Amino acid sequence: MNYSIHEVAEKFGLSAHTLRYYDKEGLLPFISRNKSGNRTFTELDLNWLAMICCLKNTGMPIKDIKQYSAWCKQGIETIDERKELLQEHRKQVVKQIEELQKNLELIDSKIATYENPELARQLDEQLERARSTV
Amino acid sequence: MNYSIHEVAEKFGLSAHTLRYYDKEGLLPFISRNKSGNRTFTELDLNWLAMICCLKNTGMPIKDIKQYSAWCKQGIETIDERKELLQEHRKQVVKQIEELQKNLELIDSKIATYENPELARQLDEQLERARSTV
DNA sequence: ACTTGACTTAGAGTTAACTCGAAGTACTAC
DNA sequence: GTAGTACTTCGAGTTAACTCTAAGTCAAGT
Repeated sequence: MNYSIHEVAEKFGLSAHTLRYYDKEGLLPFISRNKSGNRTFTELDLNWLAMICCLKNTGMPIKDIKQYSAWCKQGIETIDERKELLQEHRKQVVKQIEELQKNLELIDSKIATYENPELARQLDEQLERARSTV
Repeated sequence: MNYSIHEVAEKFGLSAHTLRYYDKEGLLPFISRNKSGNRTFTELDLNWLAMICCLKNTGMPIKDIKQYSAWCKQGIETIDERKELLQEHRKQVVKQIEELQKNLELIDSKIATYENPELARQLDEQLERARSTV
């Protein structure tokens, strides 16, 4: 069972434009074409694309994903490079999660002040006072 | 104790260019100037900037942060709007964290295959075979 | 045969968020 | 008073990641 570019776009919440862009940028080096020259995606290609989207959604730049794709295409002699790239990226993702959690706390504390109208009013006044005394 | 734009930039890991850009975009509506016309940041301004950076680093677009800033400047009559904006944004942040954690699992499983050379070799071969049979 | 619709390419245009450069002003040290 | 440094504004330039347009191909349906 193969999929057209629009079916895949639908499945992944991307546009066909974006998929062609990824292909052009070298992120989809495995995608085959049918006799008309149209891209056809296999189940295996969907797995591949899922990995690409995972990297993209965790903030890896297109050019790094391209490097990763190139290494995969090259074969088993690049497994060390791929492993190192993913391990480095993993650290970045863990850091992102930690920072988001820290920022979430700040957002929550701000919402808490808004839940307490008296407190919020005081904070606003404090800002106001700070302004007028500079 | 007041701070110059470069001191603040240093503190926050931003450039003075970026801070001026934020000011121009309306993200720093409270910043005062000294008699020379230079921006001076108070401790209170640093708290404000920390909140702005928090929103920015959790993916809120500049234009939304600008709206939030405008509401803060307007005063206590906009507390409901601010609260709603932050609550909505909070949901987005929680979603981001969840997605990152899900993606982290996929990255970890991929790294795991690379830790196991035999498995990695098989996966590479599988891709290869898929290619040659289309 | 001809229309329709889905695909193709190359390349131009868009958007957000900076990032920089030029020209000017103001305080500071000699 | 003038050289140097740190700031100012305005507006142009950059970058990443799309997003779209135009012109064309191909296969199916009537």
